[in-house]
This record gives sequence, C-alpha cells and structure tokens, in this order.
Amino acid sequence: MDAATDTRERIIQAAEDSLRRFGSEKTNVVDVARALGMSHANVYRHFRSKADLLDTVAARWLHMISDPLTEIVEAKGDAAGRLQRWFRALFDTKRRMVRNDPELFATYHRVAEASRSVVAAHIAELEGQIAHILRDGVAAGTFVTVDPSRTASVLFAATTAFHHPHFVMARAPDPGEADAVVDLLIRGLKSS
Amino acid sequence: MDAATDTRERIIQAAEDSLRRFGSEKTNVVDVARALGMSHANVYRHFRSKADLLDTVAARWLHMISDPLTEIVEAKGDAAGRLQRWFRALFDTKRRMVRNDPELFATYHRVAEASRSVVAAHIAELEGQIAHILRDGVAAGTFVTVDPSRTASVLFAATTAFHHPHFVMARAPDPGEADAVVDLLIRGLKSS
DNA sequence: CAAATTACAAATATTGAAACTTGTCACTTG
DNA sequence: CAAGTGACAAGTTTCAATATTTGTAATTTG
Repeated sequence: MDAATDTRERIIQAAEDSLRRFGSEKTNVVDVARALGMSHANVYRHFRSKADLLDTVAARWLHMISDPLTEIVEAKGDAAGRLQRWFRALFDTKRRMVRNDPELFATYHRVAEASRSVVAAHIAELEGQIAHILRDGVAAGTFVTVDPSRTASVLFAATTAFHHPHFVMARAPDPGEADAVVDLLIRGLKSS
Repeated sequence: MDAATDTRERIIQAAEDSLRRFGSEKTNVVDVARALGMSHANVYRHFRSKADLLDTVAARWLHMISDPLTEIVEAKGDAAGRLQRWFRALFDTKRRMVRNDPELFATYHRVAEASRSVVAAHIAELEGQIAHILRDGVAAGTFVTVDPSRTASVLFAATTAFHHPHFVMARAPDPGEADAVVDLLIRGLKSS
C-alpha cells in the first residue's frame, strides 16, 4: 500500500469514527481532518468533496450487507431453498444491525440515502445475486421463470417491507410474515 | 344537521383549506379559526386538541382511498381477477394522487403519519377488504388459503413498494412491475 | 345554557447576527 | 514534486432574543 492510499484509508476510518461517535449531522470535514492531525484542505486532495468521502463510506457499509450473501448464492443444490435462505439472511442481517445499534444504523442509512448512485449499485448487486439463484432454479427445472433479471427485481420489490431500512427501523418486521411472503413468492415461481 | 355538527364540519373544511393552501407546517389553529371569523378557543370546544382535528382530517383523506375499493370487493365473480383489479385500483389511485398534486399528497401524508392510530385503522380496513376477496376465492376453490386474514396482511406487506406513500412519492412505481408482483402472488395463492 | 369570547401561561417556532463549514488556491516542505 | 498547509469567499448552521402557537379557564352573549 503506497502512502497516498494509506492516507486515504485513514481518512475513511476517521470519517467512520466520526459518524459512529457524533452522527451524520455533526460529522464535518474539518473535524475529521483534525482527528488525524492534518488540515482539512488535505482531505480535499484525497476526496473531490465531502459527498465523495461519504459515498465511499456508504459503499463500504453496504458491502458489509451484500458480501456475506454471496456464499448462499454460490452454494450448490436446491434453488428454492437457497432463495429462501438468501432472503432470510438478508432480513436477519438488517434486523440485527438495527437492534444492535439503532443510532448507528440510522446514521449510515442517512449517509447512504444521500448517495443515490451508491444505493443503486447496492440494489443492482443484490438483484444480481437473486438472478443468479433464479438462473440455477430455471436450469434445474425448479422455477418456470423466463427472465431471471426482471424476476429478481420483482422479488426484491415484493420484499421491500422486510429489507428497506425505513421499515426495518420503524417497526422490527415480523420474521414469520417475512417467511410467509417469501414462501408465497416461491410457490408462484414454481407454478406454471 | 344541528348547529354544533355544522360548526365542526366548517372547522374541518377550513383545516383542509389551510393544509391545501399553506401546507402542514404552516397550518395552525389560530389561522383556521380566523378564516372562519371565530376565536381559536372556540375550535377547542369542538376538538380536544389540534391533533384531534388533524386526525379527523387524515381519516377523511384515507377514506377517499379505501371507500371506492369496496365496489371491487363486493363485485361477484372470479376472486383472482377481483384481487388483481383491487390492487391495480389501489396502486393507480395512489399514483394519480401523487401525480396530480405532489405537494398536497406530501402534506396529507405528513398529517396522516402523525396519526398512528388513524393509519392503523386505514390499513386494517384495506386488509379487511383483501381478506373478503380471499374468503370468496377460498370458498370458490380458486385459492388454497387457510387463513384469509393473515394472508391479507402478507399480500399487503408484499405490495408495500407500490402503495406505501414513501415509495409512491419517491419514484413513481412501474405499473408493469406492480402487475408482475401481483401476478406472482396470485399464482402462489392458487398453487397447492 | 350552549356557543363563543377574552385573557393568559407554557411550549414552540422564527429570525437575524455571529460562528462554522465547504471548497479553492496560491504557497510551503521533506 | 507529491503531500500538505494557511488563508479566504461563499454558503450554511447555530443561538439567543423575540414572537407565535397551543391549550386552559374564567367570563360574556344570544
């Protein structure tokens, strides 16, 4: 890792610290720089803007959600079962994050919301994972799907109430109901 | 209609006027009273609090959404088709309201959000309507549902992205995708 | 006497001057 | 000369004083 990359990394971590300790409202470039003993102008040598820095932080946070799910996507065997496990894992991660530290979750949600393109990439990543499982299921004859990519976004939309931060924060969603929705959707995917 | 009921009605309408013209932030009891040429203390003879008045206004607005749907609920014939039409009508009403006057929709949404119990009653009303169609479908052998009431709330949750004000306001939902979700759910309801 | 009012306390919101934050640029340093 | 700094303009936020709003109670009116 060269010096510039290291400094960049330290700025990102200082920003994460600031978000964790003071929240998104009170996080500013001057304080992040001061925590590292550098001038705030130097931060602007490594990031084009405050938004650029926060986009980077948001992207990392969202990867903490999507990365562990790849294990389920790449597993072998029954596509329907994997789809069910994938959704359960997603819902469970969100619920756990909110329960562990609601403040921090709300902070990161606010930061992510401000980065429309970062969120779009995250959703594309998740829908890509669903599509992957669907393709397996279609190949194995489990699902009747014609267009896995389109169906992935249909499934993602149909489970909004159980993974969207807005709802996970407002009222911890009922896992039983989440299972019932996923079961109903999977039954639909299996039926001709 | 007696005099007290009439005054109550005029206050409700003045509050609606104020919300339409000035928004929820700038609507206050003093101005509503002034618009009617009465003292604000008199408003408190007819409503226990400002929240009570706004709850009443919110309930009316929500009834403009749920009431027209009863026609579909009470129609005869194919339950699956009625369920599809019911959801289409709901999504379409929301999308139309937002498109016609986004400001006013956002205003009423904010007012309704402040009245948790009024929103809960609205959701219960809508889920009751779905359950009614489901019972017809189960009776006719179209659906395999065991518990219409529970399944109604499952369907309502699975279509959140297409009827929840938050999403309808943020990005006008794609009607094609909404149809795809409802189709998939109905296929699930039909399959054993 | 039901409907409404005036007058008031407590909570909340507005406002504008002062302080802070973002972003840039010419300049310094190892 | 790549990495960093100090000083600054423009935009935004904060804070305390001021004003408004909510809700109550004693009193008036048709």
